[in-house]
Amino acid sequence: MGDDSSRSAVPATFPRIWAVIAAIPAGTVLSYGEVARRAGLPRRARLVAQALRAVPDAMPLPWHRVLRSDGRIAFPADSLGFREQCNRLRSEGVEVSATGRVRLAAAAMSLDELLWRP
DNA sequence: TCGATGACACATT
DNA sequence: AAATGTGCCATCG
Repeated sequence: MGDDSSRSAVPATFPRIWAVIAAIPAGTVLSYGEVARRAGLPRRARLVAQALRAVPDAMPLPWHRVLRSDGRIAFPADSLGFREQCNRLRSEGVEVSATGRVRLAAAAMSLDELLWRP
């Protein structure tokens, strides 16, 4: 019956990936690999990338908190997406180098600071 | 079915 | 820090 599998064609893994990304606290960042791992999809970082491309515009997702494993923004430095991600991260207090590099440890630490003090 | 592609990861150099 | 090569996996023509 209602076989809509030929119409929407949204992989079952996407919603899980989106949920993980939505759960990333402001001011912190995660790598594609980490997101995949937390979504129960180890070694599928590239699938995370595809899931991000497929995010409906109506869905507000903190996509800017997802970086490469080396702490770099995945977009080319001259692209619009790069600048947008840069701005969003800095708005949350994350330090981003001119080349788009972020210290993952430092970003994770910013949350610790909040919890560290009483 | 096969080959090319991609908002990646990892090891080496 | 940056460049290169290899591995992975779903999607597409």
